[in-house]
Amino acid sequence: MTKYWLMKSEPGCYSIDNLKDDNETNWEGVRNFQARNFMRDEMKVGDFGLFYHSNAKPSGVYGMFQIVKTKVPDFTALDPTSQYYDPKASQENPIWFMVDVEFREKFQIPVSIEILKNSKGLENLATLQKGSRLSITPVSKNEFEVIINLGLKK
DNA sequence: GCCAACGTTGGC
DNA sequence: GCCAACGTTGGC
Repeated sequence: MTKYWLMKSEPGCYSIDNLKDDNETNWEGVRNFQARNFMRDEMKVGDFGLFYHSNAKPSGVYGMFQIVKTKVPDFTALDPTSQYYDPKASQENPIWFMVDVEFREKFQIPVSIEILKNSKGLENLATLQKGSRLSITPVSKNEFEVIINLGLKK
C-alpha cells in the first residue's frame, strides 16, 4: 500500500534545487522521535513525498520525490563535527534513522501555504493545523493528488 | 526578529 | 512520573 508524506526542509539548508541536482539524497538530520518513527516504521520504498520549504518565500510545497531506501541509520548522529551529532547514538544503537529519496518533480510555481489553505480538500492537512511543527507528516492520497494537481497545473 | 506552540530535559 | 525551565520550529 503506497503511502504519501510531506517532508519539510529549510531551503537554506537543503532545497528542491539541491535534490534536483543530486537526484538522490539521504534525508538526514531528523531529530524528532515522531518524525523518526514515520521514517523507520512506516515508510516503504515507492512511497511518495512532497518537498516542503519552510522559512521560505513563500513557504509551501515545491516538488515531489519518491522513497528509494528505508531504515538507513543516520550516520551524522555519530559524527562529532556534524551539527546533527548525538552523543547518545552509537553503531550498535544508532537511535536516528533516515530514508533515501529520489527527485521526481519540481513545480513550475510552488504551491504556497496560502494556496494550500485556500484549496478544497486540504482542510485537514496536518502541516496546516495550528501548532503543527512536525517535519514529517502523513498525507492522504486525496490530499496528495490535490497538491500534485495544483503543482503540475499548466 | 517576534512569539506561540510544542518537544525535551532534568531535578525532585 | 510530574512539571518547570529551556530549546526549537516556523509562520508572520
